[in-house]
Amino acid sequence: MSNLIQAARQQVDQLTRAAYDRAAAAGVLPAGAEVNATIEIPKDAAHGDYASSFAMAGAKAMHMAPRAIAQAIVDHLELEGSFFDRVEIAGPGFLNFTLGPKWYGQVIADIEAEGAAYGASDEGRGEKVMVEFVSANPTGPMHMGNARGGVLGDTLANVLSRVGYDTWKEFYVNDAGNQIHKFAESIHARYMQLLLGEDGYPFPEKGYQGDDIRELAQQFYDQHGDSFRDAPEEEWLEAMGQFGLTVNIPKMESDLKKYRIEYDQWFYESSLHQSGFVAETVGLLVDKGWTYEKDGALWLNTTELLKQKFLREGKTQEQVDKLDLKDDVLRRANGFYTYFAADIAYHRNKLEVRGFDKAINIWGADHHGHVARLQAALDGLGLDGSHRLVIVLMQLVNLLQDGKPVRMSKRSGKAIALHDLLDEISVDAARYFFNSRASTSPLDFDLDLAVREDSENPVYYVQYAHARICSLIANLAADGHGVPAAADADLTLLSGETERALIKALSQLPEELRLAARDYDPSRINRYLVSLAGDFHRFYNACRIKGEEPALLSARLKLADTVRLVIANCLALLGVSAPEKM
RNA sequence: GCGGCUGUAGCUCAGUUGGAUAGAGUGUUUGGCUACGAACCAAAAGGUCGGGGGUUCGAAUCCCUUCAGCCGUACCA
Repeated sequence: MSNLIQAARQQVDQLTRAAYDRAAAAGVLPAGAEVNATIEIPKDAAHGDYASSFAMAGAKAMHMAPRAIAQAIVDHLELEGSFFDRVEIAGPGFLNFTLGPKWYGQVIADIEAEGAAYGASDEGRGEKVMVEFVSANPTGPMHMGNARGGVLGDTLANVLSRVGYDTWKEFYVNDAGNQIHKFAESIHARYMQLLLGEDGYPFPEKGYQGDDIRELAQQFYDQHGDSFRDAPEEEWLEAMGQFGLTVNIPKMESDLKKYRIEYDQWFYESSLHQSGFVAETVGLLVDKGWTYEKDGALWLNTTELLKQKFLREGKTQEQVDKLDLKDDVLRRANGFYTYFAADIAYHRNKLEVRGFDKAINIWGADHHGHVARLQAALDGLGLDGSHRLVIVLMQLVNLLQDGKPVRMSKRSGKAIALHDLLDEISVDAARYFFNSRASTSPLDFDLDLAVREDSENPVYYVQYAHARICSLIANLAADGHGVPAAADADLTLLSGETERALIKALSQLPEELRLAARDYDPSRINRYLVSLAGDFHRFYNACRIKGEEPALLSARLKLADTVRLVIANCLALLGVSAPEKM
């Protein structure tokens, strides 16, 4: 599990400190100064590969000019045996370190040794985390927001696994509550309209308008004929709701599978109600004194829970008092538990019953008002929801048509369904596209554009690099040149500008994965891939391989093959294919 | 009101721990295949980092303030 970016960074720190100690011992610099130097990777390659701010940071403590300190450090540096070739003083006093061939060769050897696992680390220390994502209502087809959330959750889970978390993927099926009631009513109305004509039966005002409801009604009719024409309400509610779910849930499963998403578990909300777990959880909150009754309903004192949470998190009393906080109903006057109550129970199940260290949820940003409340409720249960429940808020997908916004609404039936999307563009293109922006940025999606500009999707730029390398390897193999082992190639020959830039890009992967996991931002991998592919294309253009001297040919071929491996590795994390031909 | 997200090149977006001359793609202009894949590469042009103040050696980045856009603020989920 190598991370040569970090290793080199640490070496800069050690070399600098050792040099300071020697300079202090020689009386050139004042001894005992506490220096908190930062070590940067300069944007401009002319500034070396690593830059230490040691001299600037130490100026105050040592009462010396930064450049004089820098000179003393350089005079006492011992680079022998290190990754570095040379050090220069620049600008206000930066110490610019330049990497030597030893480091570049090591990068390629390390990647060869780690193979498909390259980029792995023990950052997660085996912590057990659940990523819950999509969890779309089973009352209708999945839309573009689910398409985005799907890739985000799936890819994030892949990344977390790679950096050492014990990861679990879950879909929460909202098969209970009000919307199922509405769902059944909508199917029923369409069913009655089949029997009595469009005008013969009223459609509920807040019913689901989509054509999929008509199809469900038709299928129900095909199975049951008109036998439900005069059935009592409770009977058709149950029958039609169940019917709709048994059709829709497997459909979601197969749509997601086609989108290359498979879950460890589909967890049913109804199971929490049936087992009495929701009631039990609400009971715990009652016992802990967090609830009260008003107007026949049972309320959670969310206001107080939130205030305590915010004060713990460092907000001042004044700031907290200014907030417009409200309590939540847990059990309605009609005796039914709210979605909020079920959600608290579900997350208690994750954290307490199933023992996940962390629950990570991908939510649409329109649910952000719910985040702190759920965390606070779990705090109230003693489950430390403020830290153990992580909500990744995903900004919504703006649906455009000819560059103009289209309102997305499930009830109006105007949303584009995920399965329709996949009829139009490849899974590769869709998965790459929906992972191309950080979750905090809204994403514009224009289907006309997505279809038309298929070949302009950056995913092809990346896949092209991969295919190009595969083709190159096949071509050279036909000439009798196999890809050598790192130990059998003279990698010091890879000293050109584009070669070194490419190797540095390769070395960056473990760091990218670490940051993607830390920030819950897998879209970093997309950007990394485009940048890596760009470095490869530049190298390929600048350096010939076929026809070069055998030693150079071998070294460059090894480099190209290493790039192939890393690209395939990253595309796998994204769930995108790595084609050998295009 | 209160709260969340966003604001960087014509457009779409990066920008790690506060670092040096703010980057990439796309679009525009101009070059590069008798070549290992031109779905590629090179070059030019393009900026008040929404505005104002503060912190410091140094701010797109941190703090305060202000403006604009989207979203939330249910006995819905």
